[in-house]
Amino acid sequence: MAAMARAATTSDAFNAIAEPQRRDILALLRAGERPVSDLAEELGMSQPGASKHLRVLREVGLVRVRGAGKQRLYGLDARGLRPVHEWVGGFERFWNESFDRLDTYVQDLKRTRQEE
Amino acid sequence: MAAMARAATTSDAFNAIAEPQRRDILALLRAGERPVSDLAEELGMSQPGASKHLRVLREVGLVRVRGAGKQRLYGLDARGLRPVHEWVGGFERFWNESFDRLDTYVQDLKRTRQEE
DNA sequence: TTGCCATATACCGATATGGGAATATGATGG
DNA sequence: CCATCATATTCCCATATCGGTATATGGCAA
Repeated sequence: MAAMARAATTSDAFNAIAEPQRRDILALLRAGERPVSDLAEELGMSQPGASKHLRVLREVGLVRVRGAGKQRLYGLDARGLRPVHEWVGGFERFWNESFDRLDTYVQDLKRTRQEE
Repeated sequence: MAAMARAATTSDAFNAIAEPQRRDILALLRAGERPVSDLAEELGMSQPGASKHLRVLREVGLVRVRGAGKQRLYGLDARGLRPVHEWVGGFERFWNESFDRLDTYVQDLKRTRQEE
């Protein structure tokens, strides 16, 4: 056993939403449950493509499935996004702060130049 | 030119924070600027490892660098996290709602069983 | 059962990634 | 200029990931 390389991924919400298409799927599902082919068509992806992304989302618990006739309806289960929201929220005061700093920095620059 | 495979990544904040170690770096930087080796040691990663993750973070604009003597101080620039927070926030009402649904679902189940 | 529709899997190719080790680049002090 | 400390880059390996195509599986209807 040697290198192991690349840490495990696609196993948590952070990774699941790193994929733009998966974000699109989640966004669409806010409107309600949808069968796979519907999602595929609406998002312009192949049926297998949709299925695969849905699998990832299911494995991390962001969607649930339910059989309905020969279709399978996928529905949103957004609870897994809460920890993400909280983690990112932990930086809220910093992105405002960063703005301020940049602002004063830029203003300082301007002032300095005018004074020259 | 044929397949293209795998969409571009490590080019936006969503991907940058998909890596646990990079999240750790960002979290640490909330306490203030830090030189590379400091981060590496504190987080138990190699110096090249730290440098590489910092590069990604720099490329997506989540950190800024500043030379200080022979060191390079990395500082947080959290502004890029704002869109992420907003995107995830767009699901806030759904993760509460999901809870409710599950709740009523579970209660329905219980009731049904009792009635049998 | 047989066929048909909807979805899931398997397989493949191209490439992105993360980690380790070695090395290059940069800045500083003497 | 030289030696040294701090950091960045390069190479290499193993593997994860995405997309496409082909195929398997599941459910339903006649």
